[in-house]
Amino acid sequence: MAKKPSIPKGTRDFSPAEVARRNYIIQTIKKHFETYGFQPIETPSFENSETLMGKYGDEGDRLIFKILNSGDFISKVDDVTYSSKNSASLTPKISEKALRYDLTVPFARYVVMHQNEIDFPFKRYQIQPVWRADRPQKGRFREFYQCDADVVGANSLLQEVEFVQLYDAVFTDLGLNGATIKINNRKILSGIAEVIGAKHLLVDFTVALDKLDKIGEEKVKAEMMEKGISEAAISKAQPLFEMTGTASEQLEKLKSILADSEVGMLGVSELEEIISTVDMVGLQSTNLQLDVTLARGLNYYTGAIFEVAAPEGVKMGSIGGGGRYDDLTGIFGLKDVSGVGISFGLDRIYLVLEELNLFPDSLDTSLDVLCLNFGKKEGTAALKLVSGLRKQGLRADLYPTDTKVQKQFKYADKRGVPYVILLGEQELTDGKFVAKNMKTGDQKDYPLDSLEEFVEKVKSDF
RNA sequence: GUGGUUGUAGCUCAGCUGGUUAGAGCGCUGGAUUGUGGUUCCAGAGGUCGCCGGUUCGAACCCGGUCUUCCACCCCA
Repeated sequence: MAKKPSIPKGTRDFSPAEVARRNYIIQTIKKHFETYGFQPIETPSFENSETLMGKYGDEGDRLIFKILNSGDFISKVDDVTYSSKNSASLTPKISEKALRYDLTVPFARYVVMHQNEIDFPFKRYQIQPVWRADRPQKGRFREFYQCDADVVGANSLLQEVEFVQLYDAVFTDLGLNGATIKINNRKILSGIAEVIGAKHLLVDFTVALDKLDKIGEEKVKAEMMEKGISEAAISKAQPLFEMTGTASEQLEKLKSILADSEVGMLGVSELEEIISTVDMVGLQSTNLQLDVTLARGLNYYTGAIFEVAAPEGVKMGSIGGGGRYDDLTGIFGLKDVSGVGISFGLDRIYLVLEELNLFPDSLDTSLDVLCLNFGKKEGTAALKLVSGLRKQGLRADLYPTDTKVQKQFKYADKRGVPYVILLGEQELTDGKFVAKNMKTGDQKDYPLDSLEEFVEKVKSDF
């Protein structure tokens, strides 16, 4: 007996109902990407290892899925490396390719390779799966989709404002009210690190600060000290732990802390401009919130950083994130191209919409009309009828065999078909068909030679 | 990568300190009902108790390993 089949940890199969719901989210996001002028591209699911390695920090490198070389790759490894049993030195010799870890780095690679064909500023969007060798949890998978939109070759802060609006447009359209778009600026974090004299420990400082609302002030300070940040430096940063009030009040506080830091003041003025412009254009259903503790791990951000939190009460990590990176293409040899972008976490948005019951009911309908089968002669006539309905744009199907009517009805019920058509011997001689509304139970006759009235009736129910 | 947690019918779960033939609800199949589903009634099918090994006269239950689930770290969508 064959062993029960299984799929790898952190991966999933999607049923027809799940795919319908995922497509609904994707279509919504895509629609808004396109109305904002973004163009789609796609890149390969795997890249050369050197394209990906070292771009996400040590922790990121660990989470990249490596692909073994083809052929007899082990025989080509020298004995010293092989017997050392050291993964770090052995891996590059047996693996030269890796699954993409996100869409931003492959995009940077794309921009550099195609720089002569691209018209800048270039606005691209990309909706594809990415893979991470992470340990799965709820809302955390080893294969998941990112929906990214980025602009390269434009320095204007209006881009940042547009991305906030784009987040707002998508979440409003999905009916997800009350999501919070958190914003910060990497320059402010650099400025703070500079002012407190911990410039070289910027990453450690920001990673610790990021946990403030999760583990509290004391533990954050303890972690900073553990990373080698002095007590004096931490006490200089004390005002950061007391950031309350409106965005403009917080910005005023930051100005006084960062007065001596050129980069810090630049960050403050950038944020000020973005926030006041967003204020002017207004948001529909999301809130923009300044959060100086927002850090985000990825090393390549240099300006604004975004993160989207699900509405209050939903326990879920961030459902989107992004920011500005001034030199991402620099690592591939193209200098002075500034980029800014955001990402939607499809799989997490799915879980949030499901938890809040926000998927439209219409997604459950995969077939508008099922025509029952009463035998050979009737079936042939029914097929003609079904073809006519399909030409009018209805999703219509004929039950393939003339089994018991009861059984055919049960099937229609389970598929959630709103209309069932009965076309038997009597109807055929009368030149009509009977349509039953499965929700109300009403039945009505329609002429076989003119389908418009019935088609209109079905379409009006959408 | 570290620590913990979970796994019994298609699904949700019972199953006593280890003791004959492992249960329920829902779902499924058939019938009541040869042109009417979603309600009702009757009958039936469906399990190597995640997998491998150990302890024991005897293991769903105890022990070890492994895979999986979820959780806390790490990190992140």
